[in-house]
Amino acid sequence: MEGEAGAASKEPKTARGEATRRAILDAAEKVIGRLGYSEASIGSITREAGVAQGTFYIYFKSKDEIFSELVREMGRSLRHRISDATADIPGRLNAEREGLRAFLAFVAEHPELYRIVQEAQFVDPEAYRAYFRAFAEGYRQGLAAAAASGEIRPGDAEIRAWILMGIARSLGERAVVFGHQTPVDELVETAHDLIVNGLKR
Amino acid sequence: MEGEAGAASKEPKTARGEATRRAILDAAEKVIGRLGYSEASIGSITREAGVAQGTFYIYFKSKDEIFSELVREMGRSLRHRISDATADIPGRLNAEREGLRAFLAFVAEHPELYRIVQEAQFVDPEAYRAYFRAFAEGYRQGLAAAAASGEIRPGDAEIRAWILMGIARSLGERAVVFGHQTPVDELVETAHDLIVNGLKR
DNA sequence: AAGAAATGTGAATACTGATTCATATCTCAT
DNA sequence: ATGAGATATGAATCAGTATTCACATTTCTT
Repeated sequence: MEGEAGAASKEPKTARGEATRRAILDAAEKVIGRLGYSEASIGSITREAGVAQGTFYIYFKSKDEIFSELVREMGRSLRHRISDATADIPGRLNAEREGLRAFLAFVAEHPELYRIVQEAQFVDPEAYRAYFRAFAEGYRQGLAAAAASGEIRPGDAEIRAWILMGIARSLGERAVVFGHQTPVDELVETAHDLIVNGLKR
Repeated sequence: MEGEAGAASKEPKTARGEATRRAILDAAEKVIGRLGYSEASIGSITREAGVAQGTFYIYFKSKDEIFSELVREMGRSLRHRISDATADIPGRLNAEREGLRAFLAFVAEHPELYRIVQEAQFVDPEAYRAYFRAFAEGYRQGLAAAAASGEIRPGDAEIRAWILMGIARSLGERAVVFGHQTPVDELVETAHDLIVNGLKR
């Protein structure tokens, strides 16, 4: 046998190795978030991590691989954060609001992560699609259930899922990429009002 | 004097040159749209255009430069298309619907262009921001006017502009990047209903 | 304390691909 | 029809950087 089933990459065997791997991953997040994938060199990552260049390859097979790992890790923590925030909110529309708030808070705290996911569309399209498919599916189920229970008007849950996802992403981008400083609560308020009541007078 | 004020790049002086430059630009659109910026080499572009590699540098200063030009050109034609489609639609909400329809039709016809704009976020951030600022500002003005005239409920026009923009982008991405095949009219229907009436029963 | 495994080093390698350049060929004004 | 600019060629240059490798050092086991 070589390694575990999915065998991400070369797993460390000691606590020391674990710490080094972690340091490299954190450095990569920081550096790639700041410079973007192609500008970030292995050298800049290992420098940031305080290790030699060769050390990188003890823990990761390639530059692509560490990037994929970053994307997956980020997806996990974001999903976790949102499901925590919405776990015991009663009513789909309320859960929707809290999910949006949690999302915006998360991206404000981790602008690098946001940028990385966006870039994954080009660097690792498969990871990117998986990430959004997972999100869309979550939304879709919630909306379908809410329509069935009569909480919201009937309508195509899958398309609506993409609409809500788009709203969240756009507001996140407005803040992170375009630097607008509106407080999260105000964004959530405006968006939720539109989602619930529409624009019509 | 050297050239015109902004002097994009080396302008051709004859019809022959004009045609070659055009061929290279079209080839770049096709190739970069298919392979992405970093995978697309100058060689692959000139091969597609049917000219020698050196010819590229007669008309463009660098790979970056042709990319920026592509982004600008695309922004122009998309804006043009949308303003044509909404020019004489009475009522903001109706114009909104037709704008969305025009946008989705355009991206369905030019998936490469869509991909290129997205990638501009990393390759040419300034062009990217300019592109969306222009869009957001158009939306914002329309919404502010509609709120003032009482067609829609009052609310922050700028945030709402980003919300509507996000909806359009997300549905475009669903089609182009994720390959879902829903007819444009159905998307427009569902989105417009949500935008006008909200989800609430 | 000794050997083996794990970890760490950083200089050398290897490759890719953007850009340049010396050299044709073409086009148009005269 | 001719010569000066404009356009075209594609092989050579050049730079950047991902990856490898031969050689330390540290840690763990016994």
